[in-house]
Amino acid sequence: MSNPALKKRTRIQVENEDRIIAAALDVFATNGYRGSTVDQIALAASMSKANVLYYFNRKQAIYTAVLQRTVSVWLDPLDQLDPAGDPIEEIWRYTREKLQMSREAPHASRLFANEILQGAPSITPFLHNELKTLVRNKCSIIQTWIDRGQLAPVVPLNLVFLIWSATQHYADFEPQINALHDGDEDALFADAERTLKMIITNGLRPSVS
Amino acid sequence: MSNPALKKRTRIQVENEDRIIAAALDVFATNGYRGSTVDQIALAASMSKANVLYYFNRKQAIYTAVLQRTVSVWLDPLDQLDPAGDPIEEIWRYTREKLQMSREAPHASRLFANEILQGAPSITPFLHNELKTLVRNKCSIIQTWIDRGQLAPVVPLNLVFLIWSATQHYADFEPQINALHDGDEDALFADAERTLKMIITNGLRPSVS
DNA sequence: TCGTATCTTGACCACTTGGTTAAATATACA
DNA sequence: TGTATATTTAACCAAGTGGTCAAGATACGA
Repeated sequence: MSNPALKKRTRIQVENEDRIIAAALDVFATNGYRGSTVDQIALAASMSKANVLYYFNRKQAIYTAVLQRTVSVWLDPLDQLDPAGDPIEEIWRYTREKLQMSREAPHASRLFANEILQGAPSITPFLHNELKTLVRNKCSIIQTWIDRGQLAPVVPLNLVFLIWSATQHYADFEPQINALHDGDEDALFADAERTLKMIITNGLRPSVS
Repeated sequence: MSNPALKKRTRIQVENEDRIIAAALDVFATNGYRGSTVDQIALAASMSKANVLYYFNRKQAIYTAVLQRTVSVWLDPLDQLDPAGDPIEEIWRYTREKLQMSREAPHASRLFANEILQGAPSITPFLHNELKTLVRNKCSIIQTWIDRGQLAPVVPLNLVFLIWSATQHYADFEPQINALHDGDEDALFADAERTLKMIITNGLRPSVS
């Protein structure tokens, strides 16, 4: 009684599904779910619409697959926050990593932003389960640091929000940022890193008592 | 030779256009441009689709009107940054005001977020003109403060990005925030304010030299 | 009160889009 | 090599959507 879902997958199947998902990430990230058409995805994947729908019966199935795959990548260096490390260093390391991710995977960031903006119709369970558990754990680490006086008395969850927003902003609001920033991308991210580092590391340093 | 655009507008005209724009703000903010239908807007405004299109010939015209009107409200307490005031207080006041706006006008925030995420198709001129000028001016005020040693040496533009992102996040990512936060809205924003205040005011304090 | 200009909407149209189907073609493998 | 299976796509369909139109309803100044 083997699971039919486990039936072995053809070489071509794997290749094409990958191609479709990669194409769909681009398309969904820039147009949102409703703004994207199967035709666009097919075009981006260089195959016919009918063929795309041969691999994923419905548009929604493509979207879910993309989201699924992206989530698993995105699931956050937050994980690696080390309770034994130096608090400010740990948080700064995490922040820098998120900034890096925004730069290297802006599509993924925008995919999420779109999904959440539209009310998180497909990702709510993930938010309430995996993510909530992860965040709760990490917040209690941060709280411990605060209780020990190693960190300014912020509210951990809101600190996490600050880090997420400040870093993802560089992916999600790219057109605005490009309109206002004059230098090249390297300079932009160097400035971002410098500014975030200054504010976060200074901002989190506990006042001497 | 009176401008035909100035032809006086009926009471009903004004009322209905307002109703449509208010309804459209809701609809566009939660569904994005392509995700919204004229029918939805009509329903939200309690009139027929044909009537909506009697006042705004095209869907795009409704969108532009909404964006226009919202921009003019949004155009930012950044304006009021007082070069003569205490730098950290000024910046904190601005931050708090933005946070307040996110709470009170989340639809406006989401409308912009959607527009920028989709590549800012309708708002690019505004970004490059009014907004760029405003931001450039205010950044030079901040730079002056830094040069005088009243503020930690951050990059002004990136500080602005930090403030925008950290505050708008509470409107734009509401479903995620609700999933992760347990208390009520009052508590959430109180925590947000406390955390932002701590990090921004501490983070911007220049180190004694 | 009347007549005109404004307002309102049901019916309709053209086009887009998600999805189906049947038939042709390529692939794998005994 | 032959055949079953997997892949590909042109053609098609139904629903949804932006937008039009003509005809009736309503408001309002003279």
